Amino acid sequence: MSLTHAPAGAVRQGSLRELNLALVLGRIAAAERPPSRADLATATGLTRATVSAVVEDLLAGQLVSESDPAPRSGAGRPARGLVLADQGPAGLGLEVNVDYLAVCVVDLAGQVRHRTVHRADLRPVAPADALARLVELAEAAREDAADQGLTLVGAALAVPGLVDDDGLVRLAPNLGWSDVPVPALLAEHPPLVEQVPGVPALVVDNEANLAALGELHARPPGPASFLHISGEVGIGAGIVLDGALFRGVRGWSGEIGHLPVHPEGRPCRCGGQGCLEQYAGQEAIVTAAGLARAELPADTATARLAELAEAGDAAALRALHEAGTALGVAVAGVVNLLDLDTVVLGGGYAALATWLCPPVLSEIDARVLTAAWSPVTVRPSTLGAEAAAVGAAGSVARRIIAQPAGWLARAG
Amino acid sequence: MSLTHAPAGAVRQGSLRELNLALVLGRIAAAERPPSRADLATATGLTRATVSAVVEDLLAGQLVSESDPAPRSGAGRPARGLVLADQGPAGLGLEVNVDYLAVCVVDLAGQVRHRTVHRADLRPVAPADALARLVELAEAAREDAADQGLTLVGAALAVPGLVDDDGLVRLAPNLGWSDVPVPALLAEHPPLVEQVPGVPALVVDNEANLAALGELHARPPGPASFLHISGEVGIGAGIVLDGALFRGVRGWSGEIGHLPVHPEGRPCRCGGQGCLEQYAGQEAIVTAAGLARAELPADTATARLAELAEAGDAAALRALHEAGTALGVAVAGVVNLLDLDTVVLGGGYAALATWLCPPVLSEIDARVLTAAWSPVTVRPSTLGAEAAAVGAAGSVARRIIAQPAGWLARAG
DNA sequence: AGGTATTTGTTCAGCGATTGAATTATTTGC
DNA sequence: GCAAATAATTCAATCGCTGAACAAATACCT
Repeated sequence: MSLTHAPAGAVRQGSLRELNLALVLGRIAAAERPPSRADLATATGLTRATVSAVVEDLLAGQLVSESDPAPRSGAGRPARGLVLADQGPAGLGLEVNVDYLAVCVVDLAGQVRHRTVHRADLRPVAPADALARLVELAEAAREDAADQGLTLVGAALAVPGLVDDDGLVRLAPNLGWSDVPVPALLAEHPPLVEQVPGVPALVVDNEANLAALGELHARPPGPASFLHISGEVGIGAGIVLDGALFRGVRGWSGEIGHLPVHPEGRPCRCGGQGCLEQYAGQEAIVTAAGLARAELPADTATARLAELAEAGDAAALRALHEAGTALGVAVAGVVNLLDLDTVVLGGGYAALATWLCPPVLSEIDARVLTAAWSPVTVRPSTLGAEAAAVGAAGSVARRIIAQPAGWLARAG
Repeated sequence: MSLTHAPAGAVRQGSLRELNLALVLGRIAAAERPPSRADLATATGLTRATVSAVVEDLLAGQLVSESDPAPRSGAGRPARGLVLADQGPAGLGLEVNVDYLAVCVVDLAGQVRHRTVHRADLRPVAPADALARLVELAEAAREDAADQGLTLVGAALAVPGLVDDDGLVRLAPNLGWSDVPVPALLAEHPPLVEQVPGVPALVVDNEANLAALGELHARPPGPASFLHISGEVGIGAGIVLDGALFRGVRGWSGEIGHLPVHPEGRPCRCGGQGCLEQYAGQEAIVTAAGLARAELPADTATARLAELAEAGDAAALRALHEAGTALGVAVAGVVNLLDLDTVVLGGGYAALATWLCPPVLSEIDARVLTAAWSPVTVRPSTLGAEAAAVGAAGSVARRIIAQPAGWLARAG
C-alpha cells in the first residue's frame, strides 16, 4: 500500500527546493557509479535544467564534487560525474561500552575518516568521568577531521542500555549506569560540533540500534528491512523497516533478549523465566562451553570460543549449537511476526556466526510458515568491532544527506 | 530521530499543491471540531490565502463541505466550519470469511453508510463462486451508495490467509483456498468501482491487517502504534507503527499464531512445536473448556463461551485463563521487541476480553522490562463483527484523504 | 444606537522554483 | 572535416505560495 508520506508541515515555495536537494543528493549517494546530471534527471524525473540548478547548490555547499568523467562508449559530449564530497560535513560517532571507549568520524560517503579506541574497564568509572575522557578523544578527532577538511555537524553516542528520547540513560546494567543525564553532563564541556539547523548536536541511543543503522548504510547496500542482533552480555536487536530504524513508542524497541524461549525455564534477572538471554547470552555460552565465566574482557572470550570451536572442541561446539537453537527459536518468532527476510548477526555473534547460523536457520525452517516460499538469509555483520560507533557517526552523515538544506543555509 | 519522509519521486510545481491539499484535508479529518480556514492556517503554517485557495479546490471536488458556524465566544466575524463531505468518494469493503460474506461502504468521515452480511458456510464453495456472490452483494451496495450521493472509488477485500502483493491468495487454510488469483477472477465481472488515479481498484489483504487498519481509523482516534490481535481459528496480528500498517517484506507480517510459547510443547500444523495457536486458538480454548469442538459457527462458540464464563463455569474460566496466559507470553515478547504501549484484542477475542485481559496483563508485567516505566494498555477492539470489512472500506477512504489530488483530477 | 475592536475570509501584486525549448559545448564516427 | 549524438546551460513562461491590504460580519463598550 505504501502511502506517500507527505512532509509533516506546510509545503512552501522553498520546501520545493529543499525536497529536490534531498532527492538529488540521495540519488547521488545511492548510485553505484558517479551519475551525471543527465542521469539524475532521468532517474528523478526532474528536468535537466532543474537538476543543474540543484547540483550547483550542492557543489557550492561542498556536499558533492565533480569527479573524472565516467568512461562511456558512444558519441556525445562526455558527462561529468558527481560524487559525495570528501570534504565538508561529517558525523561524529561516540561509544561508551563496558570495556572500551570509541570515537570515530564518518563522511558523507560513509567512509570512516578517523577512529580511536581506548580500551579500559569502564564499570568502576563514574559516568561523568567516562564522558570526560570521551570528550578528550572527541576533541582530538575533531582536529584530525579539520585537517582533512571535514566539519563535524552532529554527534551520536551509543550506550549499551535503555535511553530516553531526551538522552537520559535510564539503565545500562552492564555498565552500572542508571538515570544518567548525558546531555546535561556533556553541556559542561565546550561544544564538540558545529550547530547546523535540522541536525541535533547530540543524539544518545542504544548501541544495538546504532549498530543496525551502521549495517543499513554499509556498502554495498543491503536490504531495506532486516533484523540486526547484537550479542553482547545482553542481547539487543535493531529493527530496520523500509530503510528506517524502528524505535518503538518510547524508543525502547529491540529487547529481544527477553523473548521467552523456555517459558518455564531458568529465571532471568528481568523477572521473567526462560528468556533468550539465559540461553544465548555471552555468559551463558561461555559457561556452557566450560570456560571460566571469569574476568575475561568480552571480545577475548568470544575469540577464545571461536578458537576452541575451530579446533573442534566438543563442549564449545555443543554450547554454540544450543545457543544457536535458542536464538533460532526467538528469531523464528520475530520473522513470523515481522516477515523479514534478512537477519544479521552482529556484535559478539559476528565472530561466531559460522557455528550459530546453521541451528538458527534450521529453527527458522521448522517454525516459519512462509520460509518455503521466501527463504530467510542469516549472515554475520559486515562491520567489525565498534560497529555502534561507526553506525552512530554514519547516522549523522545520513541526516545531512536526507536534509541538506540545513547545512546549505549555514554554509551559504 | 524521525527523518522527514520526502515524497519518493520528483517534486514538481504541481506537487506543491498536491501536498498541501493532502495536508489541509488531513487536518480537517483529524480535527475534533469543524475547523475554520483560519484554524487550518495556524495549524498547518500556511497563509490564510493559501488555505482559502486549497479549500476552494476541496469544496469544488466534493471532499469537504461547509458546516454551520461553530459556536465561538468573543468578537469577530463568525467562522465557517469545514467538515468532510458526506457525499462524494467512498470506499468499498469486502470480506470473505469461513462462515460469512460481508460488504460495506465507508465514507470519508469513516461512517459506515452501507452494510450487508450474508451468513453461509463458505468452505464447500469454490472461490470463483464465493467471489461471484460477493460481487452481487457489492453491486447492490454500490446502488445504495449512489442513492446516498456516494461514488465508490476503490475496493479492498479481506481474506483470512496469506496474500501476495498482486492479490494472489497463497493460502487461506480455514477457507480451503490456495493459490486463488482473486484479481483475475474478479476481472470476469463488470468493474465495481470508478477508476481514480492513485487509488487501486482492488486491494486484497489479510483480514487481521485490515481489521487493524479499521481500529487505527476508529473514532475517537487511538494511539498511532499498537498491536491488533484477531483471535479466530488462527491467530493473526496487525502491526500498526506510527500510524501505518507494517506489512513486512512480502506482506506476510503478523503471524503471531506461530510464536513459540512452549518450544517443546504440542506439535503444530505449521511444523513447529508449542505454537501460540495450539494454546490460545479458538479450537484450543473451546476444547479446553469442555465444549464440543463441533460444527458450531465460530461466533456462536465464543458467545457460548462468554455465557459460561459469565455464569462462573470453572472449566470455561480455566480455559480462558490458560489461553490468556499463553497469549500474554507471546504478547510480552512482541512488546519487548517493538516497544508498543497498546494491545487491542479483536475478532473472537473481543467478546472474551473480560477474562483474557487480566492474565495477559500479568504476563506483560512479569516479562516486560520497561513495563514499570511505561504501562501497557490491553483493551478489546471498538469495532464489532466484520471489523475487517469496515477496515477495508475505511482504508480506501483514507487513501483519498491522503492523496486527494487523484480524485480532484478526475472530478474536475 | 452607534462606534470600535476583533476575527474571518478574499483579492492582488510580487516572487521563487520548475518547465520546456532553444542554445552552446564537446566528443565519436564516417 | 563534417554530421550525429549526448551533456549541460540559458531564458521566457507559468504555477502556486506569500504578505499586505481590504471587505465582511460579529461582539463589546459607551
